[in-house]
Amino acid sequence: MAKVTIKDVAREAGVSISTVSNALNDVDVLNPETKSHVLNVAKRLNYVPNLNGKLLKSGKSKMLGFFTTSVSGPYFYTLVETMSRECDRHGYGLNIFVTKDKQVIMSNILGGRVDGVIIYEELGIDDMDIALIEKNKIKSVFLDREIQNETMGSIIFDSYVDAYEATKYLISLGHKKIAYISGVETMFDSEQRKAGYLAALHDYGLTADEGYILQGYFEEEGSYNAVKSFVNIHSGKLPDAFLAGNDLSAIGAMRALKSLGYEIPRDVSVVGFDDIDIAQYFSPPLTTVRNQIARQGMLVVNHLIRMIQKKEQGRHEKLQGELIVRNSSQIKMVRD
Amino acid sequence: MAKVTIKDVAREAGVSISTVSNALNDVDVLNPETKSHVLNVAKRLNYVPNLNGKLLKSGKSKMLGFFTTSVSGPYFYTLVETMSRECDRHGYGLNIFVTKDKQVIMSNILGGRVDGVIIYEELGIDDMDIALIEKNKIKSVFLDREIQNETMGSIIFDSYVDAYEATKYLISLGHKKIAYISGVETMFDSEQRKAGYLAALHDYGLTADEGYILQGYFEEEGSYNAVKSFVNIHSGKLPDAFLAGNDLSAIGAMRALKSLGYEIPRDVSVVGFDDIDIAQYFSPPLTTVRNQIARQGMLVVNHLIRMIQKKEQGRHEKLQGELIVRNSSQIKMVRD
DNA sequence: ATATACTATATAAGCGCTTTCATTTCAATA
DNA sequence: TATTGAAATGAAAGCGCTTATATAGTATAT
Repeated sequence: MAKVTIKDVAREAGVSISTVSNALNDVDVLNPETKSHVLNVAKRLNYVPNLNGKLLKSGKSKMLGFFTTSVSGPYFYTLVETMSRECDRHGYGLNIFVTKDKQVIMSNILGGRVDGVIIYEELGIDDMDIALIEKNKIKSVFLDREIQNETMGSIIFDSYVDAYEATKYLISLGHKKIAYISGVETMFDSEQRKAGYLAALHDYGLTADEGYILQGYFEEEGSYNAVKSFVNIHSGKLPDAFLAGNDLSAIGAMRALKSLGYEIPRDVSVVGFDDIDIAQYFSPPLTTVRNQIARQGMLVVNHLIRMIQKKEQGRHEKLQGELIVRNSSQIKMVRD
Repeated sequence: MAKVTIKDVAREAGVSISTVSNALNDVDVLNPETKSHVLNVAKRLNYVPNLNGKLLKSGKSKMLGFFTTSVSGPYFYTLVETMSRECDRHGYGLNIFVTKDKQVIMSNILGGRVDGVIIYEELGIDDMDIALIEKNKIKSVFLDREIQNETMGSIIFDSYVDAYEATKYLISLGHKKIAYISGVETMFDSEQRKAGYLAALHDYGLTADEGYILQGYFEEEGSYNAVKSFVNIHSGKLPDAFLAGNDLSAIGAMRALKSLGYEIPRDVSVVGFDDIDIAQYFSPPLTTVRNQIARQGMLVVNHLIRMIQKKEQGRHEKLQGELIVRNSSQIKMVRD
């Protein structure tokens, strides 16, 4: 049995294809009887419209595209869940494209398969691509960079301020020697957090020591190794606190410290970023900065849909994080 | 500036649109000079083919669709990563549709937007839908159910055997009273694991006690509560071991046990399923069954692409898990 | 010189759908 | 009775592309 098209339905129902189309799309010009008859026939034949034909003509897919190189990591959990729920709520579908192939990305963004695009792409998409997206009038919102552009939007985290606040918190506990465990330099968030950390140190009159910035690659293992070798190099002399660029790093750091016989937070405070699931169940439960991921997901979809439907222009929002104080940090103990 | 189409390129290059099409699609009939000239013009105009037009005509999208209600949870990490890498390798794109809306799902499966579909859908898609997918000759592979059907494939985990083996392992350590922490009854894996657990008990002459099956909802918190109230009901009398339906449950169980003052594995063994990231870093590191998720992702894509390209028929594969023995389980201590 | 076979390119049909506009029907009004 | 207009439906164009077929131009064989 071949695929049933609108023609088949028309023939079977004894009407023209435009009547079928009108019936299916709820265009209110038909005799109610005709309409329900057509709908019955369509159902009986198990007719499902071909989306390509539909889209080619109408240009409206009721689909949002999310372009990303990965959906791994705790961040995407919440983000994708919220976005898809929010899409559902507005009668849109969410279409995720996971690839690093810029060809594929651009061809799907510009190829007219979706009504609007959400882009999370640390690498790859450059200014020329962005110009091209803009020129094609594709509605778009970015999740990982600020766009200085009226036709596109961005909803990002204020990692700089968050790190500033977290550092300030550690300082307020009396810590003076604070180390930062960073990711790689191409990571926007890692760099923003480092900058915020440095700014806070500076503002509160503490000296920033280059040697206190460790390279943990935002991974458990990487951070574990970094901390171990740090302690080694400094012959056992610990900083007062570690500010880890993300929770995985914090967890790796704590594992290293525990394995070296230190107790947290008695001997050293540790603060992470992200508040991943496991953070609260860890021992000790981790003090960390929680991003408003769900809010980001909600906002990005709402914003994009408004841009599509109401021709609203691109807005740029920065979401503040919230410091969740648990047991991996405490007031500096004065030892004698 | 309006969207540039194949016509614009043709006009600008002074050739017909079929020549443009042939140049772009690398059809080897053109004079190399003509071809490169056309390609240059296309590039200069920033031409990107409209995928709907292309697809409508050709019927080939070089895209695979993955339909799921969620991408949350550690399982999807690996699965999606592997699938997308594997797609890339074969020149296909991966298109994830996250929704619970059956209308959306079916219309995208049957609407001709993708060349083949991968379906993970615990609920929603019923036998009628499956029949419809089959009738439309859509190539499909299922990840969460067995299909008894030659035109469709399935790559699933052998949860039954895995649980059987894990239970056998616990029995071999001398444990006799073994509790199972289950998810809800609609979860295929949870039920399969329960069945395997019960079968092993039976085969080794142990009695299965209805009261030893706890309801943890496959979540940390749920399992924590279930274990707490279990211990409460049994007035402190612990089983020899807990077999948790997944790692989150195992972690919740361990938290409950620790909070009640028990030590693991001295007082009770705990075994989980899935080997999530954190399992190895937990304290104590968790004994668990590792599924071949990456292998599943690889197989499903390869299989689907072979079905599409080589008209291969649907295969049905069951993937065996691997028991990873860590420190949350040990030989039964005989107390006096 | 004519027929034949290639080679390179253009023409045109049509994929499945929406949508504009024309047509038909029929009741209401002048 | 003729005119008008509203309501319901159909005809047809065309979205952007691929592809089968036609055509023209050139080289080779007879």
